[in-house]
Amino acid sequence: MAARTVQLRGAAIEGTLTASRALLGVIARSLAPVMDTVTLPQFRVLVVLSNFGPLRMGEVAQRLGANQSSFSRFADRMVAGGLIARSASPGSRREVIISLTEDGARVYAEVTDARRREISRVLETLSGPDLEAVRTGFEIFARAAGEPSADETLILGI
Amino acid sequence: MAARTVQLRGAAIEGTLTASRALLGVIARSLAPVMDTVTLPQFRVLVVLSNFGPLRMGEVAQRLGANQSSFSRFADRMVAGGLIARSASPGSRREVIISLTEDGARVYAEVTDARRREISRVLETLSGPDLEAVRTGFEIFARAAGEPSADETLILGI
DNA sequence: CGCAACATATGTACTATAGCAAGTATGAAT
DNA sequence: ATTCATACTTGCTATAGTACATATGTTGCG
Repeated sequence: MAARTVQLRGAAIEGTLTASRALLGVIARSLAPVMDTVTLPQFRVLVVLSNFGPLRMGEVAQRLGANQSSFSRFADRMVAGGLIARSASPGSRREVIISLTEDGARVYAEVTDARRREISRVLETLSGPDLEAVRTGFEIFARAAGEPSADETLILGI
Repeated sequence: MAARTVQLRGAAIEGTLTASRALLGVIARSLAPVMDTVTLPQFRVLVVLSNFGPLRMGEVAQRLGANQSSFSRFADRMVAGGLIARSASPGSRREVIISLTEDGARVYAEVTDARRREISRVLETLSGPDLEAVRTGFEIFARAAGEPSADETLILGI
């Protein structure tokens, strides 16, 4: 490999690390306001239900890597908090479906909206060419990195 | 503002959101292996001590936004886990300094190294011009976003 | 010295998370 | 129909995190 490319790669890695810190700041700021309403593990459930729609208890437990019995009581708390609702499954009477309540959906939306707003606020300061550079760079990186699996992002609860 | 710039901004926001998800995947993957050794709150302490060096108990408690008395027992657990060590302050006998043990430093390094490796692995797949585009875009974004405050990134424990 | 301010630790208590074992109700299979 | 598997809940237990009030030791100051 050419020496120039190696150098470039080093600079790109450092730049990516710096940007990753900046993006973490964005994510953290968007998450902070709801952290007194939900815990991070609870937010994970909101993420799952937002992405996949209503699911069986066991299904969610599995996605979170949690014990079913643990999750049952975990769900109790979220139901008590008004974030999710249990309902009977139309298919089988032994299945219990959980879904977001309006409040739960609102909490999730609050975070994603805040994230979009935060990013927008940052990009607002940029000129046209800089904007274009950011868009291009991020798109290339995202394509190369690929979408993280649901399991992966859930590690952090986001 | 020109219509073209508005459009550009929208595309840049979406690109940034996608990249932020990709980066979250990177971060989550790098964090996962140590999550059976330390909890996320405990990892926050490792981050603080790595960034600032040995600190007084109260200093760390404050940075984490924790009650001093809570933090005392929290520290007990981390000492028991061999991640940090208490030591007498040279300046004052009522102060207690905590610092990373070798194990604690290793856990932190494991995560940051993994992060660097992950990013490097992604960038490896890119051609010279793409690399350059990524570096430029990320640098511009990072400069515009600014370094997140320590408090902010600690929300997520990172 | 004596007392206030400070730094940390302890007593106590509560919530969240989490797992194992056992129980209950339902569905499926022979 | 009886038996086995599935889906969920509950009893019990343990640990982590957190806070408030209080105790202990230390420092600085009048």
